[in-house]
Amino acid sequence: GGEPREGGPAATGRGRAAKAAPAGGRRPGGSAERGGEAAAVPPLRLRGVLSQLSLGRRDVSEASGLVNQVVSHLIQAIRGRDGGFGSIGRLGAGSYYERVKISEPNEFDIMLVMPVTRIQLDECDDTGAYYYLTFKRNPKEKYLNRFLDEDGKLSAIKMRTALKKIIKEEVKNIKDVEVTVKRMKAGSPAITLLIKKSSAEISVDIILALEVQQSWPLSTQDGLNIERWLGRKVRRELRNKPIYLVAKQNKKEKVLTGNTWRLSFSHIEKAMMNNHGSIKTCCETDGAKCCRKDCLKLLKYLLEKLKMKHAKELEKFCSYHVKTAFFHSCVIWPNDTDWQYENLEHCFQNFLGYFLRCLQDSQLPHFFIPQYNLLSLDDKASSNFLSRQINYQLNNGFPIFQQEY
DNA sequence: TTTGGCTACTACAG
DNA sequence: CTGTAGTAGCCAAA
Repeated sequence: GGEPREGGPAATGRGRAAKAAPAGGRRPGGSAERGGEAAAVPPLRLRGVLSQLSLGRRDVSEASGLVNQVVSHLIQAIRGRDGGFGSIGRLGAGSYYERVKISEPNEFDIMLVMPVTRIQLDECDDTGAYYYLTFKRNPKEKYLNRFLDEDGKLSAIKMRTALKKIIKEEVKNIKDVEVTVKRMKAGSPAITLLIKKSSAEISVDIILALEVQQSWPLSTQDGLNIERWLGRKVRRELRNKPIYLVAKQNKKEKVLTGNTWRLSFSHIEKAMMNNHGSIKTCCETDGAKCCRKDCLKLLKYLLEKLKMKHAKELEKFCSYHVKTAFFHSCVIWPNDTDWQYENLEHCFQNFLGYFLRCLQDSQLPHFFIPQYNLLSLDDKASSNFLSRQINYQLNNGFPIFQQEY
């Protein structure tokens, strides 16, 4: 386990120098500090990288305009039809809405939320994340009857298929925007839309989620260990929020019915991300600024870059691994003073160090479901590979941040 | 009851 | 600093 360490490289002034000047062959193979001169350089570098990762205003404006137009249209249409999705609502999720999206606003996650009352969750394996859903009595929501399978289980496949059918028909009716529906990836909870933009494409993941206002299942009991970071009260408040279930197939299902649902904590993740300080005023205009989100963005970027370079070897890794490690790090280093804006380098190194230990131990517990390990031992080779790549980058001043692909 | 519009607020880019 | 997007809470119209 990591101890919070104080201090760090002598804090220099703000990294005002903006655009990352490529670190032209500085201290090859050197360690973090070497003399007073070297200590002054890294802050400028990571701040420079970060400034390149921030989303441009014009891009955001254009992208959000298109996405909102398309999503509003779809929700109207879905509600209007008698397809069983009458009371659907919208919830922005994922990195764009958590304000940690990097590089371009080209990926959006939208949850379409269906309120449901009184549902029974039955674990379908030992992860504690996947469930079969049945109704204790006839659902109050009669229209859900059409999505029950022969065992009386609520069928994720039937619901997702029905929703996709509506969406496929309806995207044709959206004026002035070119939208296509991607072929569904097996087992993925998302229906992916592609919106043609002037230059590039925006992908919008539409995720059907059931919202159930009932206590969280047993597997989450020891998760969300945020007491030392956000406090007991906040934990209790968060656990009073509803649970969400997304239509996600469990590949390890014993009898393949395809009708499994997976817990989703997107709403809680978003709440924590947007209220991430141990002190309430963290990052507010009159409060102290921290570098938590910056560290998260940097590791996301590092993984993205490495995945571009080693697609095959790193296919098992996704940004959720990074996000999960991030939340654990927030618990390990719970104080805002552990993440001072001026100490970005040091904080990022600590964060990376924790992530490396996870890889080495093949141990990254789901933040809300501790028994669910996101780094299976079967993927030990991948973990070792990623661990070596990150170590190399760490020891060489992150050359990959400067490389183009 | 549900909905959508209005307002006030925050985060963030520039 | 200003301007924009997202969000929550409130209220009135459908």
